[in-house]
Parts: sequence; structure tokens; C-alpha cells
Amino acid sequence: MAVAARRERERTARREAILDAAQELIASEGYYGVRMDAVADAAELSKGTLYLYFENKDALCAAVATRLIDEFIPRIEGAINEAQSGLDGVRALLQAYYDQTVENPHHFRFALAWLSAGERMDDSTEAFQTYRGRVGNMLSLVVATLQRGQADGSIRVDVDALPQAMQLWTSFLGIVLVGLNREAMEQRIPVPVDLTQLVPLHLDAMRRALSSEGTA
Amino acid sequence: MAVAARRERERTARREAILDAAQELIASEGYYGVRMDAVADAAELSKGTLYLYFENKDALCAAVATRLIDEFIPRIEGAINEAQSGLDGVRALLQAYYDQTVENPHHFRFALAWLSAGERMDDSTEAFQTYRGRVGNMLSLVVATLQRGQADGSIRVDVDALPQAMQLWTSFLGIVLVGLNREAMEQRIPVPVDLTQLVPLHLDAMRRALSSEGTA
DNA sequence: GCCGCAACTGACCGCCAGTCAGTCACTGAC
DNA sequence: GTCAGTGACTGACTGGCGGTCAGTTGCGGC
Repeated sequence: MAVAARRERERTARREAILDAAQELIASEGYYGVRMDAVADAAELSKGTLYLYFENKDALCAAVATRLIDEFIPRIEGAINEAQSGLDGVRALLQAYYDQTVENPHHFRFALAWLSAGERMDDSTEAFQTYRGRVGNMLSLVVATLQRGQADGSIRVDVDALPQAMQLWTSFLGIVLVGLNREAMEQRIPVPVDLTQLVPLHLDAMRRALSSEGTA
Repeated sequence: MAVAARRERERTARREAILDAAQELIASEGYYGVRMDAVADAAELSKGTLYLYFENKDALCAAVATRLIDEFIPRIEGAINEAQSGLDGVRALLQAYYDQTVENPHHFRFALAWLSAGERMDDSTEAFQTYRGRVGNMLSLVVATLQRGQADGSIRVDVDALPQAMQLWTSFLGIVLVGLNREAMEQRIPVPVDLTQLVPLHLDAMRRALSSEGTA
């Protein structure tokens, strides 16, 4: 059936077109500002059609976030591979993740909405499963980099790589969150502080915490 | 005018009653699940009346969050004061904040919504100003504890206390965020990990990063 | 007894995610 | 050639919720 094959191609093309439209709108309006009507308009479709391709708004957003992660995981891998040691690799990983996220913060905003929404976000859809897989890939990168550092002697070996990776990643979550809204934050928080130092300070702290130097 | 004084008392009492109702509903439904109609019902008022006491939902939530912070800042201060050194004080502060937040996570969820909502949350209201003041108080506690540690020699002196406090606090944000949803997270994240270690691991990392030992 | 004023009410509005009965265009069978 | 079947698509509609405002109520002062 050549027809079925063409239908399938057209279907994925349309899906991509919807994602293009959604991604652009998210870039200009932010996750919270996007309306499904606007996505439909931009994709030159009616709103009902969107729901033939994505189960709901969250699933659509998850698909966009997956795309974004796919774009920048290779760049982060590149940065890690250039590092001289595992410990330097950790620094490179975090810095690359931060730089990428500042450049395009939308995948991060989505992850945050997911984490903080608790039960209110429907994460049972297929698009979400795919997204979760990507999050797993990111974490695997962190674990692998820690293990590399333990193997080459730059990172202390008296902790398990997996929980330590979670600590590393999770603490960085907060740093990125505040770093992203640096300017707004400096006004919002009723304390005069220069947040440009936040990332370097945190990287230093993590280096100290992870370095094999100082371990008996 | 005794009448005016009584009116004033009644007005603040009513405001407190609304806050009571809102706080209870938030505790059972979560910040995202609370509806203004439900608050009005619980307070035995009509919805319109709520808006005579609070400019909008965000302002009401900010007022509830302020209450919650007011309840537990003293307990955190107590924990800090019992610590032997500034470095121990940092540990005590974070641990106390974490324990309090696990017990009643709603102030944290609100802070998170504020931080991640960006421009979409109206933080110009008076209730919000008050709330911001409380956030400032929390941060001041962190700064003071760091300075105490620098004075007593337990914390390294080669960094400024204020930016370091921001690093400390901000990185803890992520830890608390994930720690709060520990069980859900362990299922959600596609990596088998025991998140109960997260907080102790982070406290150890911070101790290493801040300790004066190891500094030239 | 009546006026003024503040508190309060609840029907109503606008916004937006999500739905579904109906239309349209194409395809393959005869 | 035509006609029934099928999948893609449509857009008016629904429901939920934050927020509004014209109208009501009742207390205090005169």
C-alpha cells in the first residue's frame, strides 16, 4: 500500500509542522503564555486538529521540550569530551548545560513546571514517556562523567556515582532556576546581590565537594 | 471613635478568617488546586468579598505563605543557635528548613510558583511586598550564619558571605524541590535511585565546599 | 425616622483547554 | 463513471475558574 506509506509521511510532516509552530510561539510567549488557538492559527489548522496529533497541551509541550533536549545533548557531550579529566568534565557539563539553557530556556521551564506541578500535570502520555527518556539520558551523562572522574582519580571514590549525580544535578536545578531570571531576581529579592557570580561560585563549590584532594 | 476601632478589629479578624480558610484548603488541595469559590465557601463569604480583602489570588496565597514562614523562621533560628560553630549552623539551618518544609510544603510551593512563573505572577501587591520581606529575612539568616562561621574560623574567608549565601540557598532550592516529591520523583525519573540520601549528600558537599580546612 | 456609608452579595464576564457532530477529499471496488 | 467507505479536518460549543460590579443590607449618627 503506497497510499498508507504516503499517509504516514504526511502525518509525521504535519506533526512536525505543529511542533514548529508551537516551538516558535513558546519561544516568543513562554510556556505559560501559549494558547492552543494560537498554535492552531500558526500551524494553519483548526484547534480540533491539534488534538488529533497530541493528547493535550502538556503532551505537545513535552514533545517540544524533547526536541530542544535532542538539539543540545550532543553539544554537552562535546563539551564533556574536550575536558581533560572527569572533574573538569563535570564543570564542562554544568557550564554547557547552563549556557544552552540561557540561550533557550524553554525546555528547562517545562521541566520545572513538571517537577513543581506535582499531580496536576498529566505525564501518562506517550510524548511524556519519550521526554522522560531524554531526562534519563541527561542523568546518565552526569553519572558517566562522575565515574570517569573516579576512574582517572580526579573525583573522590568514597561516594556512589548515582546518588552523587542526583545531588549534583538537583542542586544545579536551583542555580539554573535563579540564574535564568537573574535580572528579575535581583529586583525581586529584597537583598542587593550580584547574581552573575552564582554559577562560578557553585561550580567552585562542587569542585571542592567532589575533588579527590582532601580525601583521606 | 470607638466604632472605627471596632470596625478595624473586625476587619483584621475577617482577614484572618479568610487566611484560615485558604490555608486549610491549600493544605488539602495544594496551591494549584485551590479555587477562590472554595475559599469563599469555607470562609462563609461570597467570592466578591474575598476581593475586598485581597487584590487577587496570588496576593491571598502570598499572605498565607507569609504566615507559614512566620511560623517556622523562629524554629530555624533556634536550630542555628544551638549549633556549636558557624559551619554547623549552616548545616542546622538547611536541615531545619528542609524538615519544616517537608512538614508543610506549601510556602515552598508558592515560592517556587513565584520564581518559575516569571512575569505571569503579579507581585506588585502589598501582600507580596510583605512576603518578599520575609524572604529577605530568611536570606539574612543565611548570610549571618556564614559570617558567624567566618568569624569563628570554621568557614573559609576567601569568599564574600552574601554571594556565597545566595549560592548556598539557591542550590538548596533544587534539593528541596526534588526531595519534596521524592516518591513521585523516584518513579518519574527513569533511573533507579534512592533519593533519601539526597539531603545528607548535599549537606556533606556544602560542608566540604565551605569548610576552612583545605584552604591555603 | 431617615440618610450615609461600608460590608457584603452573587449573577455575570472573559479567557482558554478540550470536545464532538458534521464536512470534505480522496480511494478502491464494482 | 460512480458510489460507499475512510481518515483528516473543522469550528462552534462546553465547562471551569479568576475576577467584576451593580445592587442589597444593616449599622451609626443626626
